[in-house]
Amino acid sequence: MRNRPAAVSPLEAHLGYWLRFVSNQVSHAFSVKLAERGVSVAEWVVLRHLYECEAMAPSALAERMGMTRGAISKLVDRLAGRALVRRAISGDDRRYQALAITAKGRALLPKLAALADENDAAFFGHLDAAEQERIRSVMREIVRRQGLKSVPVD
Amino acid sequence: MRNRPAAVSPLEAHLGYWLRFVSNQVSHAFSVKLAERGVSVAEWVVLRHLYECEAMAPSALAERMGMTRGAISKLVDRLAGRALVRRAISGDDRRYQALAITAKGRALLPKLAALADENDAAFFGHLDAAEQERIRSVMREIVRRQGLKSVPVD
DNA sequence: AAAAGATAGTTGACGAGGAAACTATATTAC
DNA sequence: GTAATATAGTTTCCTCGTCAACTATCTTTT
Repeated sequence: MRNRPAAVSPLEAHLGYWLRFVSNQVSHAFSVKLAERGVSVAEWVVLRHLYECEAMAPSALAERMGMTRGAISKLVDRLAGRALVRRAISGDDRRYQALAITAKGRALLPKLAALADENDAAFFGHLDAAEQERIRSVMREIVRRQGLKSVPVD
Repeated sequence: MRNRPAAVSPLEAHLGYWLRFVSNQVSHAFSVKLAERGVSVAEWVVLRHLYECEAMAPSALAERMGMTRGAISKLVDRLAGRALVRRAISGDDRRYQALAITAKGRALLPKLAALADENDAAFFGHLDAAEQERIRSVMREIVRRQGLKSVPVD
């Protein structure tokens, strides 16, 4: 037990390895599809989040998306530059911003959503509903256990 | 069916969303651990691949890792700069390189492998072996279906 | 109420990786 | 055998995200 070379588990033994690999492929394929519409994956996620709520603070978005505030700031710059998102200063505390999706952004979103559905189906469509749900719940559980803040408040 | 707003599926409905999210967290946590040893996740993967084979061409590595040749080139620069990896020109076709891990790299690797095991356990350790294997096989199947070249030739 | 501290957002330097042009070598066509 | 093409690796430029310093605003302390 002492003189054998340390047993090094294979890369493929790690779920993290597989997750990273598949996730990268999925995201990359998605980014190619989104590029037709001139949108990045991160931009899609921002728009999708704002699509549902009246308004949201950049910090909250950062937490939800697992990104830094700096990244969100630049992301919102781009989106605001293309009039897909609007910044407003909330009245009571002037440090806060209230981000909201614009009508233009709202109009674009269903098209992006269709691409998202399509992309997900291309990679995971062959799995039956139960299998998909199992994976989803495993992922949700991991997020919960790690105390990551991003879980939607559902 | 015409006048209702388009039904936009929620972000969390997409497995791609969950995979990206969890994978990012796992990789980030791992990168923090690896940073103690001054190594990045991509560098770890290179070292791990080279640990097992006599020698490997950068292109092959690129395919396996799902990265571009350019990225591998830079990655190998860094690793070679730290004497963890060695470049050699193969004799018969002088375009090819034969990458190999050095003794120093080989000595470092088990320590990195321990961090990898530890990190994977932190995120997935609560899943029983069957569940882990199910996810692994789903991922492997996706890779196979997409014709991604990275699957080890096992 | 003034000073100290906390919090929201922004900015700039940096690093990693992709795309595509580039260099060097090898192979194929004629 | 030489021109055209293919292939391996490198390099340049670009984008995106992090980190840490910075500004502005609000809160707490005293």
